[in-house]
Amino acid sequence: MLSLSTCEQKKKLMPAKAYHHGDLRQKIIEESLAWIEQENIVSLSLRGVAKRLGVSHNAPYRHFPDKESLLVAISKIGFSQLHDALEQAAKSSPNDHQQQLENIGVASIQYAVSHRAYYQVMFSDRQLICEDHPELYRLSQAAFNVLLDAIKAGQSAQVFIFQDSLQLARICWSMTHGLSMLAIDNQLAITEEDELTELARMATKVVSTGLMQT
Amino acid sequence: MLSLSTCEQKKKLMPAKAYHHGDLRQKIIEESLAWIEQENIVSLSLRGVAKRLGVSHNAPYRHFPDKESLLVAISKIGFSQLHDALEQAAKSSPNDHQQQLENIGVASIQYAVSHRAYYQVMFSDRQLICEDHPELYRLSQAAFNVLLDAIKAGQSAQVFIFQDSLQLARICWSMTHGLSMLAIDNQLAITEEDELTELARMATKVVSTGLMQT
DNA sequence: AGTTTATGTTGCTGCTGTCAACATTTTAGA
DNA sequence: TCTAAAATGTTGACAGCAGCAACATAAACT
Repeated sequence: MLSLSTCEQKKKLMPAKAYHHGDLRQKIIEESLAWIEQENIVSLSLRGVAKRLGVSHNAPYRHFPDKESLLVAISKIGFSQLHDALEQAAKSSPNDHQQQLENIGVASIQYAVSHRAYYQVMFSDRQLICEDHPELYRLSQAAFNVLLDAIKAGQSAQVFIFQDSLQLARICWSMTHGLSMLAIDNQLAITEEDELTELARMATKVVSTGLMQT
Repeated sequence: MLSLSTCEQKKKLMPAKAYHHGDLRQKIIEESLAWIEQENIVSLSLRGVAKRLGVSHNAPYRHFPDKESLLVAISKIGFSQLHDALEQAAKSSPNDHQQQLENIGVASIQYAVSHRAYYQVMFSDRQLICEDHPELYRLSQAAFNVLLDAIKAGQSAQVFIFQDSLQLARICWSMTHGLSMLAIDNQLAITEEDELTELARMATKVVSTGLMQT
């Protein structure tokens, strides 16, 4: 990409740009994600990323107060991306609530497997989504709310059953999340992307069918 | 309740009894699980466990060649327990396939939340279930097969839809796994155990309904 | 210009997993 | 029973890690 115009472009608009390195903060995020894809999230270390980027072992601390902050930053991006993907899916089939719900589910799973590193950070053993990180929590809620709204709309249209919409959304969220995690962890013995997409379609259809009014 | 020590009976007699300490191997497992419940799985360290048990920092290495082996041992116990819990649930309602499937799902979720530390190890970021640990893989498959068999039986009785039973089992497994993980990670904002059980019941009913023949 | 701020580096501490060498206790074979 | 072997535990070491402090330099601001 063209990163030559960093100095001119900066001025007073984007203070996120790095002065010495070429936007080190962004590079750290990218390299961390690459590390997770090539190795795994457990072995990710700030020092290793710094070494890969050719900077000193403490350079990352000028951009993230600690390792958790880096992971939170990645998670924020991830949930923002996931939110956009779900919003996009929610726009489809505006007249078919069941199809719309299935599209949201498939989109969620597809985001997870095509952004494995992001998703692994977002739902890592370090439980980042908690009161310690209110903005991250808000972003994850925003993504979840796309699903919740779709269910409420389907209920208003008398398509879905009239149980607590929040609980129903949690059920849908659970299925897509579980399927995503198992797929990422290679516990589904599925090799081809198409096969997984087919499973995602089948899975969302099963759940959406279970939500339909009789 | 469950046979914990039979897992590693590889030698002639009963080497489970410790000579110097009082069965240090078992104590290490217990203390690790206690650590995970009190702190978290990320901060778990062999040295910390050794210190808690009042032994030297290298004593655990006489029982586990490395940290991963300890986690694998815990996972094996966990999947064995999960298998037993699912078998127990599968015995219920032998004439009602839908109810049986729901009972298996609820049992799975209940195992997860009542054995959080085990479940977190079993499905930790370290992807232990792989070709590196064939016995663990076999045990996880055995638990999964309880669910798979219940679905096949329901299909034979013409209760469930006639799609690939393996895929349907994966869908059920995904939902319970996702719900379990979200519950353990406190992402469901559910305080009381009863409330979670009610959600588990609702969730399994939604999925089982989606599997019913029309 | 000169000062402040942003960024990067070096060096250190404490913790961790793991190896090697050694010590002690228990078991097993003569 | 006695002794060699095995099982178990300890001490010390090393490298990698997160994070802190002090210092260095480049950019920005006045």
